[in-house]
Amino acid sequence: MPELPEVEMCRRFLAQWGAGKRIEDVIADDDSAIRTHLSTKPSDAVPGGLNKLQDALVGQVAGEPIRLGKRLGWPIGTHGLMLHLGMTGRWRTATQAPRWGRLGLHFEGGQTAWFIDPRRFGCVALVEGSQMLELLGAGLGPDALIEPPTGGQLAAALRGKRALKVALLDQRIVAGLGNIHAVEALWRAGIHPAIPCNALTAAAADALALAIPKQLNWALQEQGGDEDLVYVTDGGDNPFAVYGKEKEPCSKCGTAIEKSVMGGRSTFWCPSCQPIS
DNA sequence: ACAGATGTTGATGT
DNA sequence: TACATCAACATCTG
Repeated sequence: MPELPEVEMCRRFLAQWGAGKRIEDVIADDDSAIRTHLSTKPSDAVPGGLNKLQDALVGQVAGEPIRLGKRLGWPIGTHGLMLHLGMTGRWRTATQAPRWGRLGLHFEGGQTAWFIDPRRFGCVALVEGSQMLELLGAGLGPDALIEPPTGGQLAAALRGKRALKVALLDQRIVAGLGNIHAVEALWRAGIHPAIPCNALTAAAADALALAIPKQLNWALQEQGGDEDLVYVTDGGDNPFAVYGKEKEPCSKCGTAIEKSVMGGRSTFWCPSCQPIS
């Protein structure tokens, strides 16, 4: 379920469960989640990946995981374990292998952290520790929370005439935004999602630069240290301003929220708060 | 029952 | 260049 806030929460949990602890066992029924690099493709699975992971990690002490955008890198001994949650991935502790548990890291003291990923879009990849940071950042723009770009930097990166909202999903521009928070940040900034990047004014770029970390910090607070993630689907409660609110009144002005598909993803906006020009 | 949509992201094709 | 589409997969909703 991850955009940046969920990945950051995941990082904190992994640190809590594993940092400073020795790995006693690595468990997987099916090691197809273990890939040569962070890749959504099952064909990038490492042959005999489980054995390689065991050889590299068992007996080693885990460090503090690092997050860049939606990626995590976990230094363990002389290695690094890179993690991506894909679309439905999460990490939880469990004593037994949970349903869709793809990989378990058993730490000294009895705790096992499990990578649970029903749709298998997520993965892990073992790399040399000395290479981990570089690989983690490869192809990513500045992290939306760690080094939030200024309006000027955003405007410089947002070239061409593609729709602004589509560009915000491009991790090379800014790393960490996904569909929901891109849509919500645009609402906060009062900018229509469909405007071409090159139509973004300096003032709007400044507003967007402020709205992005504001949105992500809000989401992080909503997660509130609980393991449960804030999302629309279960329970029926929708904590967002426009996402999933087609035809509902805007919380600021009461105008009906509109929806269309942009870049293949559902996009929502308030036509009054987010005028096209 | 079935079609369509769901938090990601890369590879293709027009 | 920039688009849409598909491909990985499991589940839920209308």
